[in-house]
Amino acid sequence: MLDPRTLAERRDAVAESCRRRHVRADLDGAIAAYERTARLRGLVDETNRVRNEHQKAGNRKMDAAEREAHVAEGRRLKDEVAAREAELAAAEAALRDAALGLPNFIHPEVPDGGEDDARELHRHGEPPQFAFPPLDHLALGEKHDLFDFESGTKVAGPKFYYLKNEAVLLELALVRLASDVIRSRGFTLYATPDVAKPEIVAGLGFNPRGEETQIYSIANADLCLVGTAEITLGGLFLDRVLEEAELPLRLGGISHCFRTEAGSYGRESKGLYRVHQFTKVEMFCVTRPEDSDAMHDELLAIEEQVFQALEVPYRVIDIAAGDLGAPAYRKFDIEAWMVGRGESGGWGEVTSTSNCTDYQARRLGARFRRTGGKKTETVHMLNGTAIAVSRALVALLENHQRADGSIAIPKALQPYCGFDEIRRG
RNA sequence: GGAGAGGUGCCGGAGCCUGGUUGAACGGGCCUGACUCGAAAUCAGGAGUACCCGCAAGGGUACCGGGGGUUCGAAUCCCUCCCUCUCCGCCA
Repeated sequence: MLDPRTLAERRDAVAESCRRRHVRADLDGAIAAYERTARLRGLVDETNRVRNEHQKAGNRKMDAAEREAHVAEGRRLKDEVAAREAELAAAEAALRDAALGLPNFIHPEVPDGGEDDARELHRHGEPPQFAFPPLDHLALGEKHDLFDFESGTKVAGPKFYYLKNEAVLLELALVRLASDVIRSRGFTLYATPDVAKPEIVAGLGFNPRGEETQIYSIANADLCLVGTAEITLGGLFLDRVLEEAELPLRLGGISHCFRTEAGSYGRESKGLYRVHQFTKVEMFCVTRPEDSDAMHDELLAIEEQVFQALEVPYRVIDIAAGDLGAPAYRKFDIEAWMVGRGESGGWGEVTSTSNCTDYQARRLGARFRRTGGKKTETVHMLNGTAIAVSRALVALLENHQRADGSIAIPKALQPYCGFDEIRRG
């Protein structure tokens, strides 16, 4: 959520953000709603002041007639306050709705356009040249008995799966590798709940309900399955005031991630690439406003470090304005080479890191106080993928397959999984 | 799941029976000043959060787990929800 108080003075920037994101929002309605709430707030305060004075005056002996008049006036003031408060509550609700419709600002370097207009920042490694027809991860998985999609569908439904054999150990190894990398970078590790209350989910800018929601709700409890540990890590800061000296905070969260993938049918969705559940190690950072851009670079560098350790070729892209989620000020994705994508291989998203500036933090009430200062300021929040197991697995298997059908395990991963190749028979 | 006890400011802890001058005693911690070469101890002050008005000084409003009710007036009375603790049962 943007700061409603500064909407009017930053009107142009907000309008620009809406235009570039192709978001239709009633900006002037939001500005008007803010002015209306501010006015009504003053009115309620003033009415309360009068009422309080009247109440204080009632604390003394009075004769019957005087008491009766006093009580009558007290009732009248009470009704007046109630009426104005109701008006204020309605105005505040309208303001909240209007404000929630407004997306975050956009970093000046974010490219224009939509999904296909991301700017490629750089590449690492080259797509492998196979001297044999390479298999996609589904075929490799079948060959080596690594997945069971059929049973996943039977037991839990489509887009659920079982990992088997080496794939299970690879999941554990990937989680462990990523955990070690971020721990060495100063992150505090958390294993978080896999569920969260709807208001927390919403506070992070995810829509917990409705047709388009990516979020599963639990039928007999007021809870959602988390789509990412960003939700549970961010929830840690609900209504918190941090000290400047504590910042920046670097948290790493291991969780399962659940996504309905509503509306994604027909998209590239073979095998493990787009599934309803996967395991992820997520990075989450809280910074002073002036530090968030640098932290964003740091998160990207860590993501690259992980994929370099996995010896997977990748490229880094700067997501275009029209493809940015509402909370994101800027977003970098790493896309790894995947031979199974398209006709002859293609880039597939494996990590994503966003600088959400104060957009999530304001809604959560996450603030900090400068050393020696008195006022609180809203912190900045960022998130990034240390490892998303399902997609990393796709990239890993497809890039490291060998002519004899076996799959090599990159050196950095071997100590974690305990084998240096996958080979059957 | 059963029984009981609680949720008050940075912390501890009064107040609730007997509603008003209690934004909240008292103690600890914290900050400022005095004393000191410094420190400790002592003494004197000051510190909540949010929003609104104001250049500022300052002023106003709300908040004693959340929501609702009674009352001219609620931290105090009533209802409801949530949470914590202790004991019992159950279980990985």
